[in-house]
Amino acid sequence: MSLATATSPGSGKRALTKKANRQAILDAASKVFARDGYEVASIRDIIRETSLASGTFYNYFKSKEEIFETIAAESAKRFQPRLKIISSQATDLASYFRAAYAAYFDFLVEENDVTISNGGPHRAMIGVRIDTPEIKAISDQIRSDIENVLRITGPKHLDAGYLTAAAIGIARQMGDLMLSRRPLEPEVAAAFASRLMLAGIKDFAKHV
Amino acid sequence: MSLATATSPGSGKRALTKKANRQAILDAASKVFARDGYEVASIRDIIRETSLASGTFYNYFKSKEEIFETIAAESAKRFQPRLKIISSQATDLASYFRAAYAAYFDFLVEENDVTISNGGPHRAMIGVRIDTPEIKAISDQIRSDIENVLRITGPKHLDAGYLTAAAIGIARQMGDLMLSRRPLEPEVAAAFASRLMLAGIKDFAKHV
DNA sequence: GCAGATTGGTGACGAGGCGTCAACTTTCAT
DNA sequence: ATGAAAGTTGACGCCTCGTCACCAATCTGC
Repeated sequence: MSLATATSPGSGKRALTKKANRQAILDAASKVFARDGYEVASIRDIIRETSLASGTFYNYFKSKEEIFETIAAESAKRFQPRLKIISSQATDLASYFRAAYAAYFDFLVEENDVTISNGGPHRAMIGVRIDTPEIKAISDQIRSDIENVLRITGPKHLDAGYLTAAAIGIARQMGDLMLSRRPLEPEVAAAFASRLMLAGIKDFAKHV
Repeated sequence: MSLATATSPGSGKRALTKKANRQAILDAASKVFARDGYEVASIRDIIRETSLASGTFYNYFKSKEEIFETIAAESAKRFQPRLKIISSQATDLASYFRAAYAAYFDFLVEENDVTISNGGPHRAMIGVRIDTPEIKAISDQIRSDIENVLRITGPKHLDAGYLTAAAIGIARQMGDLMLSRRPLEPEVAAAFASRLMLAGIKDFAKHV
């Protein structure tokens, strides 16, 4: 072939197994994290679930932390488009919060067994809190959504940072609780959370 | 001495060094956790900061997790009495939430450098979330406070579990944000958080 | 105060994880 | 077909883990 070969980066056998190996490691990691918990799991545990050698892990990920973040980031990436749609369709605060919370709690239920469910048999007490770029991006988008929608509907001098923090804090903590209850009722949680936020914002609108 | 010796459990030299050793290990752990972050810190790192041998650690704590929880529990124990006072003095929701949030955010500011500030030089991305008995106790007390005060002032069929989760979620997330801002303004955050919660509850009171 | 009992500190040990790297195998390009 | 490049392998040295036999300091009863 002449220069600028037609082969896209992924057609050759080389690139193919590379992709497969990476995915195998990611799958193994998800499995092990879910089974043993993040704390307990070791890189060796992960690589043992594949047919690869220990050294190979380090060709793809720097550390246990990095592979965890990658998994979290991919999860966040799956959520982001839903939020985008909601933010583009929402016209006012009420519709935005209602839809966003519903989307998030539904997402939690969906990913519940796939995502890291802390506390397998070894039930680590110390949980995980991630701050990947993607999760930051989601947080940022929510803030910008809130700012945008406040600019139109809401009161002027409302601290969007705190409001975003509150919205996310509610989502996190209520999400945990929602998942621990049977039956799973993401809609109920979403109704509760959005109502709480909306009432608060309306109140802020009233007197400065 | 006759039976039932007058020596309280702490007078003898034996018990004295025991107490000192335990405290030395706790102090070293606080220091190392703050310096290196919980993830990176090892039991050896901790014990190396004392004049004790590695085996001695295990006479006092089972694991890194346990000593961390002990530290967290002691911190929670320092907070609990403040909350108790607030809950005994508060007559309605407004005064309770306002005071409770203020107490919590003040507490955060106070303990900020003492408590584990995640992310030293090695800035671990994965944070810590603790569930010691004491922290559970605080959470439970808040729930019971909310239930009590709802029984008097608030709407009947409001989900106290979700409301507590929301209150705590707001406190956690806003607390992080508050600490990252300069100047530190715990009162501003407390005003914001309590107003948000109160408005929400009032709204729930209106229509079922 | 002495002797025996007890408590608790010590540090070496085996097991196992960590990240690295030289040797090797497989694919790619010509 | 052949040399270059990429990627895999597993053994290696270092480290931490939790344990345990040993020992020294303290306590107890006389």
